[in-house]
Amino acid sequence: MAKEKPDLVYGTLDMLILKALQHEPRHGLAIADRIQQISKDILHVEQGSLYPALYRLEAQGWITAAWGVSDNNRKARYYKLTSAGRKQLAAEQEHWSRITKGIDLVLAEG
Amino acid sequence: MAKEKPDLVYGTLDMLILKALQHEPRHGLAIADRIQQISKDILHVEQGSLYPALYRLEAQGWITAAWGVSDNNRKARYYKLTSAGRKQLAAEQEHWSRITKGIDLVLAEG
DNA sequence: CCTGCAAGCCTAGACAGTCTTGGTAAAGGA
DNA sequence: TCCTTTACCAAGACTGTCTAGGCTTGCAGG
Repeated sequence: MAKEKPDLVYGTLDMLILKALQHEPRHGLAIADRIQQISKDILHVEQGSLYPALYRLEAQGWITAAWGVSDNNRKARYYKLTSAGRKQLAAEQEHWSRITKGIDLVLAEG
Repeated sequence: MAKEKPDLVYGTLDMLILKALQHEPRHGLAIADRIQQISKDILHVEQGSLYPALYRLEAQGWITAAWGVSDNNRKARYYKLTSAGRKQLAAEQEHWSRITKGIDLVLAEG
């Protein structure tokens, strides 16, 4: 389980969270779990990164939060994508694909 | 020329610089210019990011520096990749492709 | 010759996002 | 009753980028 490098690319967490909420509302830890699972354990979201990100997104109006009860019968805060959040997600994906294209050009060495 | 988002992905600059030095030594501004050109103007490296990054890389032993004279007949500091730098570049590319694979998995939404 | 501009290097401080480390509360099983 | 797990939360350190400045020097224009 050696980890020499970060589990995340700085600046992508917001996008990943929005994406994880695309189909259905989830609570905090479930979002982190989902990102980890879908990425086949490549990505890992620390709680200390997760919650600040959620507040950020909520403050921007991209997600809304409501208390509910988790599958394990614990109280949990469920986050839901707003329509502004969907727009934001689209914009971030666009930006991501643009920048990675630039990086790949350099790495392919023209 | 609207720029709402960063010109760089946080944490990739070191890799890009190493890559730009892969074939031949270059001086600072030439490195930034090359990254910008090869990426077709998608990426842009600010000087305030560039020089700190160069010192970092030099301190790690991944590049070495020597004063020389540029094409424009100005004194300039030429940076050269060391063999440790080549290893580092390979490692960073490996890490980059791994993480982007993870992100792409999430974005493709499994 | 003098002036101005561009090339090239450099630094300090602000800032943003992540990570580390700590904590709380409550459900459920032993 | 106690322990573990789930779930949320906060403070501070840290790292890397950006903003905004500044310095020197070669060369072109007048």
